[in-house]
Amino acid sequence: MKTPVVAHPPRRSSPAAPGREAPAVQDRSADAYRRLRNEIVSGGFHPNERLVEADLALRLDAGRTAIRAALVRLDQEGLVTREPNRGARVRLVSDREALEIEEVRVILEQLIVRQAAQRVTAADLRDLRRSIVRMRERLAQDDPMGYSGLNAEFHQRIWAIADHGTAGRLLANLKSQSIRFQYRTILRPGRTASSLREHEAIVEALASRDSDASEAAMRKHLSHVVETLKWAIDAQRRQPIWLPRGASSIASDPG
Amino acid sequence: MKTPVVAHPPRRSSPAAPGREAPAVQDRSADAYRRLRNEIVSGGFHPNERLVEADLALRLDAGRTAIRAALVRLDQEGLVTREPNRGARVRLVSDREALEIEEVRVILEQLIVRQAAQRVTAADLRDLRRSIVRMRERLAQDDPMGYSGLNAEFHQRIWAIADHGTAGRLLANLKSQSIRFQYRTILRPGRTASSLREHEAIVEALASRDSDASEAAMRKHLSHVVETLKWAIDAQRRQPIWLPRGASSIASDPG
DNA sequence: GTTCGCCGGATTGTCGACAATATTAGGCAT
DNA sequence: ATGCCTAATATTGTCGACAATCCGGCGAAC
Repeated sequence: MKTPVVAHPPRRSSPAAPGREAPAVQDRSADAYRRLRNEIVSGGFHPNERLVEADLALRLDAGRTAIRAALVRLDQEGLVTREPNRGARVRLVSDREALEIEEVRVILEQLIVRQAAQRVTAADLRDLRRSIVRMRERLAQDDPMGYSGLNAEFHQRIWAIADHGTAGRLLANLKSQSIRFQYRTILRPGRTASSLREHEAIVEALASRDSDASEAAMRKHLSHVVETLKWAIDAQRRQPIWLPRGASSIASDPG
Repeated sequence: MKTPVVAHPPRRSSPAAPGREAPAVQDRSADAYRRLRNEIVSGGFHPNERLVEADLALRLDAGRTAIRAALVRLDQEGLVTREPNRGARVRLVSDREALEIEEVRVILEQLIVRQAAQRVTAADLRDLRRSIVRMRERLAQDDPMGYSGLNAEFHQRIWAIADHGTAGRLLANLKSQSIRFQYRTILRPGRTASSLREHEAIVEALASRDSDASEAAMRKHLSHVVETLKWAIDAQRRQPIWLPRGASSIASDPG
């Protein structure tokens, strides 16, 4: 125990080999976390379903210790709730909360797109336009699910351009919490087509490197998203629908 | 093991006794978390200091298990970083990150004050004005530290009025991450006086229940806060306050 | 003198067992 | 049948021990 009183400087900045990413030979804990998280956000559990540690350990082929750590993380992340001595369940986000989350998302995306407008490169624009093309294909094939996935990717691309770590982290987190609502919003007739047009407008605004215009385009887009969310909540109040287990993984990376 | 396939409804809504809050006879884990968190945000550790589990267990009189859980939580919360097999250290937020955090805080506070303007009650306004009075006292006594505490309380009061759980949680989290920078900003000469005037403007805008005016007042206030933060960062770059040795490697933004 | 490999101490990661607590089931009186 | 008390079970919380890994020093080879 010779812990120095002064602060340690960071030991090594990067592990040399540029090709490898994360070998992680012994990291059952992080792995269990990733897989459990994925199962939750992709709808592998019912809302409010109990998460028994022993069961999960069996199901994910991990020790109870790893599961426990994963649950703690997911709790802090807002994906599950843990009551002392009573275990964990997947957190059910209420309608009101979903709207709150979307409100926050709106302003964060505005902040981000504004910053992206000042940093966007020609290569970035090329990628964005490619995304648009692929979305147009999905629209033509009448594949709203596929479109939804590309939509998430589109927004994430903008986060990457903005390079705003803090806002990006928060957005990814919020998104995963409210992902359950996303399935319903894409069912609105005609929504996909107008969404595509709005995305195009965002790209054009970014191309002009005009922060104000970009923010305006994003705001317009997201105001429609909020509207659609309200519609979806209302529709589901009238006629609840249940989603199949293990729907396609639109999972966003925890970052 | 007869786990039902359908989702469980929440078992009990409230535990009857309205007077009690959280007895928690057996919750060493949460307790360790609270205390460790407190020590970190109140500056009980140096930035980037190593957090050895065994030491903390001794220091906080808790088992290593509890410490471990607490570290996982604090990691997810952004207060410590944990590298596999290399332990945890208190996270050092870079200058750039501090500005990012403040950017996000600005827009979240705007969202919140806007909502607060629509919900504020007469009692709330009375409380806010009391806060102002106390702040004025501190200013008169030339007690910037005490003022800073009241300042935090003032903003939290507004969060409570807005009753926006999501935004409030995020703000609390961000605040704790950047708390280390706060004590430098209050050192700027004359800042306290103008801060007080800006707070008064916010209260008056809230009193008129005008969302736009409230947001504008808040924006004006926070723009000055950002400006002060930039000044503080710059000042500390010219003349570092603590940082005993090897400071240059830690002080600059690693990425 | 430098680089490499190996060893020993320090620290983290994981497992199994057990204690603490909650939840269910059963019995019994009403 | 209903409600209450107690036993049995299910599940979580904690501890201790051990394996895995990292860190630093030391000596040999070049």
